[in-house]
Amino acid sequence: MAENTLGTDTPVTINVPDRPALEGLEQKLTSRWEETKTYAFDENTTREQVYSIDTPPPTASGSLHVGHMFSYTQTDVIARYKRMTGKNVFYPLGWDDNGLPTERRVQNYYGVLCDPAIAYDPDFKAPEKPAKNQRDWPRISRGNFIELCEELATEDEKVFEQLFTTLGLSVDWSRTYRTIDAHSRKVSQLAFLKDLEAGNAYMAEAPTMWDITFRTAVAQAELEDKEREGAYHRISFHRPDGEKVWIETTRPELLPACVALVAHPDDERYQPLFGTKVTSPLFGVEVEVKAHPLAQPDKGAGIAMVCTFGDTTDVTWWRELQLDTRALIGRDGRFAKETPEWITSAEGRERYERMAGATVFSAQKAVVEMLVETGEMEGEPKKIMHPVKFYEKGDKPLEIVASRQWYIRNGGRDADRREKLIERGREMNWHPAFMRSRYENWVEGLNGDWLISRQRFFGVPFPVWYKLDAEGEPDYENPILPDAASLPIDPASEVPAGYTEDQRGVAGGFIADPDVLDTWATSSLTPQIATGWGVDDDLHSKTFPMDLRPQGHDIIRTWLFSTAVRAETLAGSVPWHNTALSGWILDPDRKKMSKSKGNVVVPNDVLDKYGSDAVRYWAASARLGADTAYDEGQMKIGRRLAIKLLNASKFVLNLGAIQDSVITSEQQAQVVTNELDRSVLARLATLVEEATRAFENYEYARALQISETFFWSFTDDYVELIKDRAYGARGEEEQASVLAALATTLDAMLRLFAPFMPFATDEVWSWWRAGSVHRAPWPTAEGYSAVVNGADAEVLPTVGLALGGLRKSKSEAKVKQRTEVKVATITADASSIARVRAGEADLKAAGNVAELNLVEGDVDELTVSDVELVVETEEAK
RNA sequence: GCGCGAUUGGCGCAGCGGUAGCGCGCCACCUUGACACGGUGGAGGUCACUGGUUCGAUCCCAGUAUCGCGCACCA
Repeated sequence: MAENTLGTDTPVTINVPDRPALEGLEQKLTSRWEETKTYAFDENTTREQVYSIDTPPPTASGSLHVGHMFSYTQTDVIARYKRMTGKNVFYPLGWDDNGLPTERRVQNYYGVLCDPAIAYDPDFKAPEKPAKNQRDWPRISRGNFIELCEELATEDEKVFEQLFTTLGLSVDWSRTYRTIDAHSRKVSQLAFLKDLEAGNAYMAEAPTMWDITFRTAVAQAELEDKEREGAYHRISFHRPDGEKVWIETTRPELLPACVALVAHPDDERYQPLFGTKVTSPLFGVEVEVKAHPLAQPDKGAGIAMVCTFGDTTDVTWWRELQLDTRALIGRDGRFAKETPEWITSAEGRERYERMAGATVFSAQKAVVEMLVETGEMEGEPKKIMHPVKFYEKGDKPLEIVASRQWYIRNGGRDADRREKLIERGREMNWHPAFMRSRYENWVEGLNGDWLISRQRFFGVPFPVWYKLDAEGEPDYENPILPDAASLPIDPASEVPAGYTEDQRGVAGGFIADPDVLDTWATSSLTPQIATGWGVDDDLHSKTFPMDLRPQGHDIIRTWLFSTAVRAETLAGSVPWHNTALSGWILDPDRKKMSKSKGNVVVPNDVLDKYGSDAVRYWAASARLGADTAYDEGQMKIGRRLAIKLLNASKFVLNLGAIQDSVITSEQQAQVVTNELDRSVLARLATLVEEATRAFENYEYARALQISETFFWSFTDDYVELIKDRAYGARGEEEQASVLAALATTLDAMLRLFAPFMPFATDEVWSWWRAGSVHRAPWPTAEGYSAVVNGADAEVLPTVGLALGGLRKSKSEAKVKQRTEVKVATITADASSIARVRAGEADLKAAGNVAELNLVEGDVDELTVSDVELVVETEEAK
């Protein structure tokens, strides 16, 4: 197209308010956008036209945070840009209401407990008020619990949606999902069944990281190290000849669970012992001394006690050395009540009874007391600080418990898949690029497959039953699976084909898998959920793999990685082509802002105070991946810019700068003849080119910054220079030239700023254009090619420099800027003088200069000198 | 231990081989007919440090320091 990128709308009635203001724009425009479906996705489309966004589903039960405004705005800016470049933007939003936070919130809000064993009650009504005592809370079925969750989430979501629309997110609100709704459950279960069928999901009995508070297994990605005080206890094992073997341990309570001692194969101190047996202190259990390269000679005594299971290294040794299993800590975090059969001596059994049923803490106390009694511990325990593994939401150290769990192959035990996933990571464009190394670090450090089963009640249940044999034992090898068409199902209340409800739990009958899928196992499917995988093949094929995944860098190892895993197993592709990592909001002390620190700012207050465009300006000023201090100062600047945009637009439009928006660059070239005017358009063309390039690289902050810089020079210099001419002081042709340049520039500025400040720009747009700026095309440099051809972009800044010199003289003389200059001299090199000459008439008008001497000289800088001011004296007045 | 990022005027940040930029704050001035929710001008930095490459380094390379983050280890 040879047009000037001004869109295809004919001018509408000019209607510029006398006193434009930001106040009220949010409400006015959001309802207009909703009425006209400005941001609706058009299903009648091709894949090439679509730009699809895998928006992070916020935890609806969580609190609103300025961080939400920050990262969601950054995505929205990109979405708006893409829409203006002609993309059919697929921009849905989900709500994450699947998982522990929602479970706890629903429990406490209604005063109910979920019990999957209970049948669904269609007449259930939640208690009006939660009973005071948790023991009195009614137990309800999973189905009823999910309904309550949806009910409550609906309320929570309204608050979020209100915030997000006020903020101006151009989300297609007709396309929302919840991670616990029937559609998401269906996709989640279907994906699980597909993964199971393809061998990507499997069940295994294995040592598992276990949170004793939540009574559930947790995955590697949910672990967090915390520094905790511990103590080395120096304890002696006994050789057959009576010699002592000293070991050091931080967990003496695990002595009865000891299965071996391990030292490094090259450690000469212990080489003679390898293969021999020693007996444990207190309990007199025989264990073998083994060699393994993971044992560190310089750590502790150089020889370690292996227990089932004290830490992950124990698990490695246990597996690789094929040691016995003598697990004692149960799912409640207590030692087994029964004295284990491997402790045979009467003394040993007696001693175990002193710790049977005890918590880890009490058991340790008991063991230490006994060791002191028997003299098998040397000296006092040596206190140390050491990292201990915690569930990220838990406050007690994790234990390792053997249990039957579901896993998904994620490369943790499979080098080929690991390689494949790293390769997929390299197929994605990371913004910023360096974030990819975090992904690779994580993938390379995986130490096992992804544990997806959770021993919770609320969540997406595994769509699996097991046959019970004649003894009532479940057959885990041959699970009964539902038909895909029946999904979603709840196996706890639904019956597999060919069975009846009265066979549940009965020998020869069946049982349901009791577990639910980890919340990440569903969240990892947001691209599939959002694009209608398995439900709407047409939509899916036009939107997947998605174009963009925005998210925080703190959940690369969880959300980003798990999504990559599922796309690989289910589609054999990347889930998206671009991933944009937002930074964190830091408080002014440069700590991550969080609720617990009590430094949280309420988003709605901020929006009220500064306006949405201003808040967006703050968010969009930060690059992707950059942690950013919460700074209301930046919002003030954004507000100032938005107001300036309104006022400058009002001025330009009131001058009559309102050319037809379908005028071509060629036609414009006929009109815009003044060199200063051509100069500003030449600069505009460069700006458009650079801003577009920045956006294409996801550097929206740069696009904003250069647009802003241009805009201020436009208002401060150009607009000031041309006022006289624009009023017609130098004839119609000169006036026509400047008015066309003004209209063109204003039109472009509105488009350039539209992604950042959707309210102010669309408001101005409505004063003189039809439709919404958000559906107007993004400007292109080609749109200005003819009018800019041969123009000298340096005229404006050079004349601006001269104007600055005149202003400085007046400022230093402490007189009004309007003060008349009788005469002034401008000295500069030949080309600069030529440029000043091109704008001389405007310069004289703007500086109120009667006579200007332009002097060519061999100088580096343009200078303004010999300024003679006409100073009004009191008498003259 | 491995890896990533940051270090630029009081503060917040750009920039990136060719004589240091922006905004806030500060100082002085100006109610000029788009805007006082404004305008004009000004002061303020040996670009963390040490080497190297180069005609030339804030920018490239190597190393050091400090801060932040990720991963791993964790007897």
